[in-house]
Amino acid sequence: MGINERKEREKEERREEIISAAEKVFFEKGLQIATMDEIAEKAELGKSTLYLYYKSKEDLYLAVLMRGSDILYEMFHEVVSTGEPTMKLISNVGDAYYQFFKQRRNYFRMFHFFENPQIHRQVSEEMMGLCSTNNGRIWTLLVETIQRGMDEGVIQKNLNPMQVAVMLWSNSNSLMRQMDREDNYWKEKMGLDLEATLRLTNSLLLEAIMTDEAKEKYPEFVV
Amino acid sequence: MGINERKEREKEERREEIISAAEKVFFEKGLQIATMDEIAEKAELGKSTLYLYYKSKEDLYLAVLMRGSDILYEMFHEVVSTGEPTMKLISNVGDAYYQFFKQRRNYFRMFHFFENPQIHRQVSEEMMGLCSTNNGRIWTLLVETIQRGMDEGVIQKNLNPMQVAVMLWSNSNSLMRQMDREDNYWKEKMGLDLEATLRLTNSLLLEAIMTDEAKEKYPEFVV
DNA sequence: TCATTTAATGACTGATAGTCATCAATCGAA
DNA sequence: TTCGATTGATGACTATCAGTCATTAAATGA
Repeated sequence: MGINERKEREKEERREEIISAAEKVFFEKGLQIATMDEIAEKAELGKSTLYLYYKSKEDLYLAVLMRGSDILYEMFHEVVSTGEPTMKLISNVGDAYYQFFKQRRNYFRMFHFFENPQIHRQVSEEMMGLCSTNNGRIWTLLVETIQRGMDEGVIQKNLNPMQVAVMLWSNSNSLMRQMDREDNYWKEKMGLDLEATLRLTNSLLLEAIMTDEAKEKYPEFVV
Repeated sequence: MGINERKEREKEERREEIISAAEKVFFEKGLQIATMDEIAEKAELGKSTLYLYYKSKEDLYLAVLMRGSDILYEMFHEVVSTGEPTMKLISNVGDAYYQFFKQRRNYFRMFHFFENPQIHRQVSEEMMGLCSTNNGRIWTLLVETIQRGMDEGVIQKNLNPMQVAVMLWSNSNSLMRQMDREDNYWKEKMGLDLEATLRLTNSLLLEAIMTDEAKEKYPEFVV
Protein backbone atom coordinates (compact mmCIF):
# COMPACT_ATOMS: atom_id res chain seq x y z
CA MET A 1 0.00 0.00 0.00
CA GLY A 2 2.31 2.80 -1.21
CA ILE A 3 -0.57 5.25 -1.43
CA ASN A 4 -1.23 5.33 2.30
CA GLU A 5 2.45 5.87 2.94
CA ARG A 6 2.59 8.71 0.46
CA LYS A 7 -0.47 10.26 2.09
CA GLU A 8 1.09 9.88 5.50
CA ARG A 9 4.23 11.58 4.22
CA GLU A 10 2.29 14.40 2.61
CA LYS A 11 0.36 14.95 5.80
CA GLU A 12 3.60 15.15 7.72
CA GLU A 13 5.00 17.62 5.21
CA ARG A 14 1.94 19.80 5.48
CA ARG A 15 2.28 19.66 9.24
CA GLU A 16 5.85 20.93 8.94
CA GLU A 17 4.75 23.66 6.53
CA ILE A 18 2.18 24.79 9.06
CA ILE A 19 4.77 24.84 11.82
CA SER A 20 7.12 26.87 9.63
CA ALA A 21 4.44 29.41 8.83
CA ALA A 22 3.42 29.61 12.48
CA GLU A 23 7.04 30.00 13.49
CA LYS A 24 7.45 33.10 11.37
CA VAL A 25 4.36 34.71 12.84
CA PHE A 26 5.03 33.69 16.44
CA PHE A 27 8.64 34.87 16.24
CA GLU A 28 7.52 38.23 14.97
CA LYS A 29 4.47 38.83 17.16
CA GLY A 30 4.54 36.48 20.12
CA LEU A 31 1.75 34.19 21.23
CA GLN A 32 -0.73 36.85 22.25
CA ILE A 33 -0.62 39.11 19.23
CA ALA A 34 -0.19 36.48 16.54
CA THR A 35 -3.50 35.44 15.00
CA MET A 36 -4.53 32.17 13.47
CA ASP A 37 -5.77 34.08 10.43
CA GLU A 38 -2.31 35.47 9.81
CA ILE A 39 -0.71 32.06 10.22
CA ALA A 40 -3.24 30.56 7.84
CA GLU A 41 -2.51 33.24 5.26
CA LYS A 42 1.23 32.69 5.55
CA ALA A 43 0.71 28.93 5.19
CA GLU A 44 -1.59 29.57 2.19
CA LEU A 45 -4.33 27.57 3.86
CA GLY A 46 -7.75 28.26 5.27
CA LYS A 47 -7.84 28.91 8.98
CA SER A 48 -10.07 25.89 9.54
CA THR A 49 -7.40 23.70 7.99
CA LEU A 50 -4.99 24.60 10.78
CA TYR A 51 -7.46 23.14 13.24
CA LEU A 52 -7.31 19.81 11.38
CA TYR A 53 -3.67 19.63 12.41
CA TYR A 54 -3.63 21.36 15.80
CA LYS A 55 -6.37 21.69 18.35
CA SER A 56 -5.64 25.24 19.40
CA LYS A 57 -3.36 28.20 18.90
CA GLU A 58 -1.47 27.15 22.04
CA ASP A 59 -0.95 23.64 20.70
CA LEU A 60 0.48 25.04 17.49
CA TYR A 61 2.69 27.35 19.55
CA LEU A 62 4.04 24.35 21.42
CA ALA A 63 4.70 22.52 18.17
CA VAL A 64 6.98 25.39 17.17
CA LEU A 65 8.48 25.54 20.64
CA MET A 66 9.47 21.89 20.45
CA ARG A 67 11.67 22.62 17.47
CA GLY A 68 13.51 24.87 19.90
CA SER A 69 13.82 22.29 22.65
CA ASP A 70 15.07 19.75 20.09
CA ILE A 71 17.81 22.18 19.11
CA LEU A 72 18.71 22.82 22.74
CA TYR A 73 18.84 19.11 23.45
CA GLU A 74 21.17 18.57 20.50
CA MET A 75 23.44 21.38 21.68
CA PHE A 76 23.62 19.95 25.19
CA HIS A 77 24.11 16.44 23.89
CA GLU A 78 27.01 17.53 21.73
CA VAL A 79 28.62 19.34 24.64
CA VAL A 80 28.47 16.43 27.08
CA SER A 81 29.79 13.98 24.48
CA THR A 82 33.18 15.59 23.99
CA GLY A 83 34.98 13.42 26.52
CA GLU A 84 36.36 16.38 28.42
CA PRO A 85 36.63 16.20 32.22
CA THR A 86 33.19 16.20 33.83
CA MET A 87 33.82 19.45 35.67
CA LYS A 88 34.48 21.10 32.31
CA LEU A 89 31.36 19.50 30.83
CA ILE A 90 29.12 20.97 33.50
CA SER A 91 30.61 24.38 32.94
CA ASN A 92 30.28 23.96 29.16
CA VAL A 93 26.60 23.08 29.43
CA GLY A 94 26.05 26.46 31.08
CA ASP A 95 27.94 28.14 28.26
CA ALA A 96 25.90 26.20 25.73
CA TYR A 97 22.66 27.46 27.24
CA TYR A 98 24.00 30.98 26.92
CA GLN A 99 24.91 30.28 23.30
CA PHE A 100 21.37 29.05 22.73
CA PHE A 101 20.09 32.26 24.29
CA LYS A 102 22.25 34.41 22.04
CA GLN A 103 21.80 32.47 18.80
CA ARG A 104 18.26 31.20 19.14
CA ARG A 105 16.68 34.09 20.95
CA ASN A 106 13.26 33.47 19.41
CA TYR A 107 13.10 29.93 20.71
CA PHE A 108 14.44 31.00 24.09
CA ARG A 109 11.59 33.49 24.33
CA MET A 110 9.05 30.82 23.59
CA PHE A 111 10.25 28.77 26.55
CA HIS A 112 8.75 31.46 28.71
CA PHE A 113 5.44 29.80 27.95
CA PHE A 114 6.15 27.20 30.61
CA GLU A 115 6.87 29.87 33.17
CA ASN A 116 3.42 31.40 32.90
CA PRO A 117 0.76 28.83 33.79
CA GLN A 118 -1.99 31.39 33.29
CA ILE A 119 -1.69 31.02 29.52
CA HIS A 120 -2.20 27.27 29.46
CA ARG A 121 -5.96 27.17 29.21
CA GLN A 122 -6.08 25.76 25.69
CA VAL A 123 -3.21 23.29 25.71
CA SER A 124 -4.28 19.72 24.94
CA GLU A 125 -3.23 16.79 27.10
CA GLU A 126 -1.42 15.14 24.18
CA MET A 127 0.64 18.22 23.39
CA MET A 128 1.52 18.76 27.03
CA GLY A 129 2.65 15.14 27.18
CA LEU A 130 4.89 15.56 24.13
CA CYS A 131 6.47 18.64 25.67
CA SER A 132 7.06 16.90 28.97
CA THR A 133 8.84 14.06 27.23
CA ASN A 134 10.96 16.54 25.31
CA ASN A 135 11.87 18.50 28.43
CA GLY A 136 12.48 15.30 30.33
CA ARG A 137 15.27 14.34 27.93
CA ILE A 138 17.05 17.59 28.69
CA TRP A 139 16.70 17.24 32.46
CA THR A 140 17.89 13.65 32.34
CA LEU A 141 20.97 14.70 30.44
CA LEU A 142 21.75 17.45 32.96
CA VAL A 143 21.17 15.29 36.01
CA GLU A 144 23.21 12.40 34.61
CA THR A 145 26.14 14.69 33.96
CA ILE A 146 26.06 16.04 37.50
CA GLN A 147 25.68 12.52 38.86
CA ARG A 148 28.79 11.56 36.90
CA GLY A 149 30.57 14.49 38.53
CA MET A 150 29.64 13.11 41.93
CA ASP A 151 30.69 9.59 41.04
CA GLU A 152 34.06 10.95 39.93
CA GLY A 153 34.37 12.95 43.14
CA VAL A 154 34.46 16.43 41.62
CA ILE A 155 30.99 17.42 42.89
CA GLN A 156 30.14 17.15 46.58
CA LYS A 157 28.37 13.86 47.17
CA ASN A 158 26.05 15.11 49.91
CA LEU A 159 24.12 17.15 47.35
CA ASN A 160 21.14 15.94 45.39
CA PRO A 161 22.09 15.93 41.68
CA MET A 162 18.66 17.11 40.66
CA GLN A 163 18.86 19.89 43.20
CA VAL A 164 22.15 21.00 41.68
CA ALA A 165 20.65 20.85 38.19
CA VAL A 166 17.64 22.94 39.22
CA MET A 167 19.91 25.41 40.99
CA LEU A 168 22.17 25.98 38.01
CA TRP A 169 19.37 26.02 35.46
CA SER A 170 17.21 28.30 37.51
CA ASN A 171 20.00 30.77 38.02
CA SER A 172 21.08 30.92 34.37
CA ASN A 173 17.57 30.98 33.09
CA SER A 174 16.48 33.78 35.33
CA LEU A 175 19.39 36.05 34.48
CA MET A 176 19.10 35.39 30.77
CA ARG A 177 15.39 36.16 30.93
CA GLN A 178 16.30 39.45 32.54
CA MET A 179 18.91 40.16 29.87
CA ASP A 180 16.37 39.47 27.17
CA ARG A 181 13.91 41.89 28.72
CA GLU A 182 15.95 44.78 29.85
CA ASP A 183 19.67 44.36 29.28
CA ASN A 184 19.94 47.93 28.01
CA TYR A 185 18.06 49.34 30.97
CA TRP A 186 20.49 47.77 33.44
CA LYS A 187 23.50 48.63 31.34
CA GLU A 188 22.70 52.25 30.64
CA LYS A 189 20.64 53.35 33.63
CA MET A 190 22.41 51.26 36.26
CA GLY A 191 25.80 50.63 34.71
CA LEU A 192 25.39 46.93 35.31
CA ASP A 193 26.54 44.25 32.88
CA LEU A 194 24.11 41.36 33.25
CA GLU A 195 26.31 39.06 31.18
CA ALA A 196 29.06 39.55 33.73
CA THR A 197 26.55 38.93 36.50
CA LEU A 198 25.57 35.67 34.85
CA ARG A 199 29.20 34.59 34.58
CA LEU A 200 29.80 35.56 38.19
CA THR A 201 26.84 33.69 39.65
CA ASN A 202 27.62 30.63 37.57
CA SER A 203 31.20 30.66 38.82
CA LEU A 204 30.17 31.16 42.44
CA LEU A 205 27.65 28.32 42.34
CA LEU A 206 30.00 26.01 40.49
CA GLU A 207 32.77 26.63 42.98
CA ALA A 208 30.34 26.13 45.85
CA ILE A 209 29.37 22.64 44.74
CA MET A 210 32.87 21.39 43.88
CA THR A 211 34.84 19.14 46.20
CA ASP A 212 38.11 20.42 47.65
CA GLU A 213 40.04 17.91 45.56
CA ALA A 214 38.36 19.17 42.41
CA LYS A 215 39.26 22.76 43.32
CA GLU A 216 42.91 21.75 43.51
CA LYS A 217 42.75 19.77 40.30
CA TYR A 218 40.82 22.35 38.31
CA PRO A 219 41.88 25.75 39.67
CA GLU A 220 40.35 27.47 36.63
CA PHE A 221 36.93 27.04 38.24
CA VAL A 222 37.96 28.79 41.44
CA VAL A 223 37.20 32.51 41.47
CA MET B 1 -13.66 75.13 48.20
CA GLY B 2 -14.65 72.10 50.31
CA ILE B 3 -16.75 70.69 47.50
CA ASN B 4 -13.84 70.05 45.18
CA GLU B 5 -11.97 68.37 47.96
CA ARG B 6 -14.94 66.14 48.74
CA LYS B 7 -15.22 65.27 45.05
CA GLU B 8 -11.54 64.53 44.89
CA ARG B 9 -11.91 62.25 47.92
CA GLU B 10 -14.92 60.48 46.47
CA LYS B 11 -13.10 59.93 43.23
CA GLU B 12 -10.19 58.42 45.10
CA GLU B 13 -12.54 56.18 47.06
CA ARG B 14 -14.20 54.96 43.89
CA ARG B 15 -10.77 54.29 42.46
CA GLU B 16 -9.98 52.12 45.46
CA GLU B 17 -13.32 50.32 45.15
CA ILE B 18 -12.52 49.55 41.55
CA ILE B 19 -9.09 48.24 42.48
CA SER B 20 -10.63 46.05 45.18
CA ALA B 21 -13.18 44.60 42.79
CA ALA B 22 -10.50 44.04 40.17
CA GLU B 23 -8.26 42.43 42.76
CA LYS B 24 -10.85 39.76 43.56
CA VAL B 25 -11.31 38.90 39.91
CA PHE B 26 -7.63 39.00 38.97
CA PHE B 27 -6.69 36.89 42.00
CA GLU B 28 -9.22 34.29 41.02
CA LYS B 29 -8.75 34.21 37.25
CA GLY B 30 -5.47 35.85 36.35
CA LEU B 31 -4.98 38.60 33.80
CA GLN B 32 -5.90 36.64 30.71
CA ILE B 33 -9.13 35.05 31.84
CA ALA B 34 -10.49 37.90 33.94
CA THR B 35 -12.86 40.11 31.96
CA MET B 36 -13.63 43.77 32.36
CA ASP B 37 -17.33 42.88 32.37
CA GLU B 38 -16.86 40.69 35.41
CA ILE B 39 -14.85 43.34 37.23
CA ALA B 40 -17.50 45.94 36.40
CA GLU B 41 -20.20 43.67 37.77
CA LYS B 42 -18.26 43.05 40.96
CA ALA B 43 -17.69 46.80 41.35
CA GLU B 44 -21.39 47.43 40.65
CA LEU B 45 -20.47 49.82 37.86
CA GLY B 46 -20.87 49.91 34.12
CA LYS B 47 -17.88 48.63 32.18
CA SER B 48 -17.42 52.02 30.52
CA THR B 49 -16.99 53.57 33.95
CA LEU B 50 -13.88 51.48 34.56
CA TYR B 51 -12.34 53.13 31.52
CA LEU B 52 -12.87 56.55 33.10
CA TYR B 53 -10.44 55.47 35.80
CA TYR B 54 -8.02 53.20 33.93
CA LYS B 55 -7.05 53.23 30.31
CA SER B 56 -6.91 49.48 29.82
CA LYS B 57 -7.28 46.12 31.53
CA GLU B 58 -3.51 46.00 31.87
CA ASP B 59 -3.40 49.39 33.56
CA LEU B 60 -6.00 48.24 36.06
CA TYR B 61 -4.01 45.06 36.61
CA LEU B 62 -0.95 47.13 37.42
CA ALA B 63 -2.96 49.26 39.85
CA VAL B 64 -3.73 46.08 41.79
CA LEU B 65 -0.18 44.86 41.44
CA MET B 66 1.15 48.04 43.01
CA ARG B 67 -0.74 47.26 46.20
CA GLY B 68 1.44 44.16 46.26
CA SER B 69 4.67 45.99 45.69
CA ASP B 70 3.73 48.48 48.43
CA ILE B 71 3.30 45.57 50.84
CA LEU B 72 6.60 44.04 49.79
CA TYR B 73 8.36 47.36 50.23
CA GLU B 74 6.92 47.72 53.73
CA MET B 75 8.04 44.21 54.64
CA PHE B 76 11.57 44.85 53.39
CA HIS B 77 11.67 48.24 55.06
CA GLU B 78 10.68 46.76 58.38
CA VAL B 79 13.31 44.06 58.09
CA VAL B 80 16.21 46.38 57.33
CA SER B 81 15.23 48.77 60.12
CA THR B 82 15.70 46.36 63.01
CA GLY B 83 19.27 47.42 63.76
CA GLU B 84 20.61 43.88 63.55
CA PRO B 85 24.05 43.26 62.02
CA THR B 86 24.02 43.98 58.30
CA MET B 87 24.91 40.40 57.39
CA LYS B 88 21.79 39.29 59.24
CA LEU B 89 19.73 41.97 57.52
CA ILE B 90 20.69 40.76 54.08
CA SER B 91 19.79 37.22 55.03
CA ASN B 92 16.52 38.40 56.58
CA VAL B 93 15.51 40.25 53.44
CA GLY B 94 15.72 36.95 51.58
CA ASP B 95 13.54 35.33 54.23
CA ALA B 96 11.09 38.23 54.00
CA TYR B 97 10.72 37.71 50.28
CA TYR B 98 9.95 34.07 50.95
CA GLN B 99 7.39 35.13 53.57
CA PHE B 100 5.83 37.41 50.98
CA PHE B 101 5.69 34.50 48.58
CA LYS B 102 3.99 32.25 51.12
CA GLN B 103 1.60 34.80 52.61
CA ARG B 104 0.83 36.98 49.60
CA ARG B 105 0.89 34.39 46.87
CA ASN B 106 -1.65 36.25 44.75
CA TYR B 107 0.45 39.38 44.62
CA PHE B 108 3.60 37.37 44.01
CA ARG B 109 1.90 35.82 41.01
CA MET B 110 1.01 39.21 39.62
CA PHE B 111 4.67 40.23 39.63
CA HIS B 112 5.12 37.74 36.84
CA PHE B 113 3.62 40.42 34.62
CA PHE B 114 6.98 42.16 34.44
CA GLU B 115 8.69 38.98 33.37
CA ASN B 116 6.61 38.62 30.23
CA PRO B 117 7.01 41.67 27.99
CA GLN B 118 4.73 40.15 25.36
CA ILE B 119 1.70 41.06 27.48
CA HIS B 120 2.53 44.73 27.73
CA ARG B 121 0.85 45.99 24.59
CA GLN B 122 -1.82 47.99 26.42
CA VAL B 123 0.10 49.46 29.33
CA SER B 124 0.07 53.26 29.38
CA GLU B 125 3.22 55.30 29.80
CA GLU B 126 1.93 56.86 33.03
CA MET B 127 1.15 53.54 34.65
CA MET B 128 4.49 52.09 33.61
CA GLY B 129 6.15 55.13 35.15
CA LEU B 130 4.32 54.66 38.45
CA CYS B 131 5.38 51.02 38.56
CA SER B 132 8.99 51.88 37.82
CA THR B 133 9.05 54.34 40.69
CA ASN B 134 7.53 51.75 42.98
CA ASN B 135 10.00 49.07 41.97
CA GLY B 136 12.82 51.56 42.16
CA ARG B 137 12.18 52.06 45.89
CA ILE B 138 12.60 48.35 46.50
CA TRP B 139 15.80 48.10 44.49
CA THR B 140 17.25 51.15 46.20
CA LEU B 141 16.57 49.60 49.59
CA LEU B 142 18.25 46.33 48.59
CA VAL B 143 21.28 47.97 47.04
CA GLU B 144 21.75 50.34 49.97
CA THR B 145 21.73 47.45 52.41
CA ILE B 146 24.33 45.56 50.43
CA GLN B 147 26.39 48.70 50.09
CA ARG B 148 26.25 49.05 53.86
CA GLY B 149 27.53 45.49 54.13
CA MET B 150 30.49 46.44 51.97
CA ASP B 151 31.20 49.59 53.91
CA GLU B 152 31.21 47.54 57.11
CA GLY B 153 33.52 44.97 55.54
CA VAL B 154 31.20 41.95 55.68
CA ILE B 155 30.60 41.83 51.92
CA GLN B 156 33.50 41.66 49.49
CA LYS B 157 34.29 45.15 48.27
CA ASN B 158 35.32 44.15 44.76
CA LEU B 159 31.71 43.27 43.93
CA ASN B 160 29.15 45.66 42.49
CA PRO B 161 26.35 46.06 45.07
CA MET B 162 23.72 46.15 42.37
CA GLN B 163 25.16 43.02 40.83
CA VAL B 164 24.86 41.28 44.19
CA ALA B 165 21.28 42.50 44.57
CA VAL B 166 20.33 41.24 41.10
CA MET B 167 22.05 37.94 41.80
CA LEU B 168 20.24 37.27 45.06
CA TRP B 169 16.88 38.53 43.82
CA SER B 170 17.09 36.65 40.57
CA ASN B 171 17.95 33.41 42.31
CA SER B 172 15.19 33.62 44.92
CA ASN B 173 12.62 34.84 42.48
CA SER B 174 13.30 32.12 39.97
CA LEU B 175 13.07 29.28 42.49
CA MET B 176 9.94 30.67 44.10
CA ARG B 177 8.35 31.02 40.69
CA GLN B 178 9.13 27.37 40.10
CA MET B 179 7.68 26.41 43.50
CA ASP B 180 4.52 28.30 42.70
CA ARG B 181 4.13 26.49 39.40
CA GLU B 182 5.10 22.96 40.10
CA ASP B 183 6.25 22.37 43.66
CA ASN B 184 4.21 19.18 43.84
CA TYR B 185 5.57 17.88 40.57
CA TRP B 186 9.16 18.20 41.77
CA LYS B 187 8.33 16.87 45.21
CA GLU B 188 6.34 13.83 44.19
CA LYS B 189 7.75 12.88 40.80
CA MET B 190 11.35 13.84 41.47
CA GLY B 191 11.59 13.67 45.24
CA LEU B 192 13.03 17.16 45.28
CA ASP B 193 12.20 19.77 47.91
CA LEU B 194 12.37 23.15 46.17
CA GLU B 195 12.17 25.04 49.45
CA ALA B 196 15.35 23.28 50.55
CA THR B 197 16.89 24.12 47.19
CA LEU B 198 16.03 27.77 47.71
CA ARG B 199 17.60 27.75 51.17
CA LEU B 200 20.68 26.01 49.82
CA THR B 201 21.28 28.37 46.92
CA ASN B 202 20.70 31.39 49.12
CA SER B 203 23.24 30.08 51.62
CA LEU B 204 25.78 29.26 48.94
CA LEU B 205 25.51 32.67 47.33
CA LEU B 206 25.56 34.51 50.64
CA GLU B 207 28.66 32.64 51.75
CA ALA B 208 30.29 33.30 48.40
CA ILE B 209 29.98 37.07 48.71
CA MET B 210 31.04 37.36 52.37
CA THR B 211 34.50 38.47 53.38
CA ASP B 212 36.71 36.03 55.29
CA GLU B 213 36.44 38.20 58.41
CA ALA B 214 32.66 38.08 58.22
CA LYS B 215 32.76 34.29 57.91
CA GLU B 216 34.71 34.13 61.17
CA LYS B 217 32.46 36.63 62.89
CA TYR B 218 29.19 35.14 61.69
CA PRO B 219 29.79 31.39 61.35
CA GLU B 220 26.04 30.78 61.16
CA PHE B 221 26.15 31.90 57.51
CA VAL B 222 28.83 29.37 56.57
CA VAL B 223 27.43 26.08 55.23
C1' DT C 1 -18.43 4.94 -13.69
C1' DC C 2 -19.64 6.11 -9.32
C1' DA C 3 -19.96 5.52 -4.27
C1' DT C 4 -16.94 6.37 -0.41
C1' DT C 5 -13.44 8.29 2.17
C1' DT C 6 -10.45 12.18 3.12
C1' DA C 7 -8.85 16.94 2.92
C1' DA C 8 -9.99 21.63 2.78
C1' DT C 9 -12.72 25.65 3.31
C1' DG C 10 -15.72 29.86 3.82
C1' DA C 11 -19.20 31.49 6.42
C1' DC C 12 -20.55 31.54 10.91
C1' DT C 13 -20.78 32.08 16.35
C1' DG C 14 -19.46 33.65 20.75
C1' DA C 15 -16.57 36.18 23.59
C1' DT C 16 -14.59 40.33 24.90
C1' DA C 17 -11.64 44.81 24.91
C1' DG C 18 -12.48 49.21 24.11
C1' DT C 19 -15.49 53.51 22.25
C1' DC C 20 -18.97 57.01 22.06
C1' DA C 21 -23.22 59.48 22.03
C1' DT C 22 -26.36 60.30 25.53
C1' DC C 23 -28.27 60.70 29.95
C1' DA C 24 -28.37 62.14 35.02
C1' DA C 25 -26.87 64.47 38.89
C1' DT C 26 -24.67 68.12 40.98
C1' DC C 27 -23.12 72.82 41.04
C1' DG C 28 -22.98 77.78 41.00
C1' DA C 29 -24.38 82.21 39.08
C1' DA C 30 -28.28 85.21 38.56
C1' DT D 1 -35.28 79.33 43.38
C1' DT D 2 -34.03 78.53 38.54
C1' DC D 3 -31.40 77.07 34.83
C1' DG D 4 -27.31 76.56 31.98
C1' DA D 5 -22.90 74.20 32.57
C1' DT D 6 -19.83 70.79 34.26
C1' DT D 7 -18.85 66.22 35.72
C1' DG D 8 -19.76 61.32 36.22
C1' DA D 9 -21.89 57.27 34.58
C1' DT D 10 -23.80 54.22 31.23
C1' DG D 11 -25.81 51.07 27.64
C1' DA D 12 -25.48 50.15 23.07
C1' DC D 13 -22.17 49.61 19.75
C1' DT D 14 -17.81 48.11 16.95
C1' DA D 15 -13.82 45.50 15.90
C1' DT D 16 -11.16 41.59 16.54
C1' DC D 17 -10.30 36.91 16.87
C1' DA D 18 -10.43 31.82 18.46
C1' DG D 19 -12.76 28.13 17.30
C1' DT D 20 -16.86 25.37 14.77
C1' DC D 21 -19.47 23.20 11.20
C1' DA D 22 -21.98 22.23 7.12
C1' DT D 23 -20.55 21.89 2.58
C1' DT D 24 -17.52 21.26 -1.25
C1' DA D 25 -13.67 19.25 -3.89
C1' DA D 26 -10.48 15.70 -4.75
C1' DA D 27 -8.61 11.32 -4.61
C1' DT D 28 -9.42 6.43 -4.31
C1' DG D 29 -10.76 1.85 -5.57
C1' DA D 30 -14.40 -1.45 -6.46
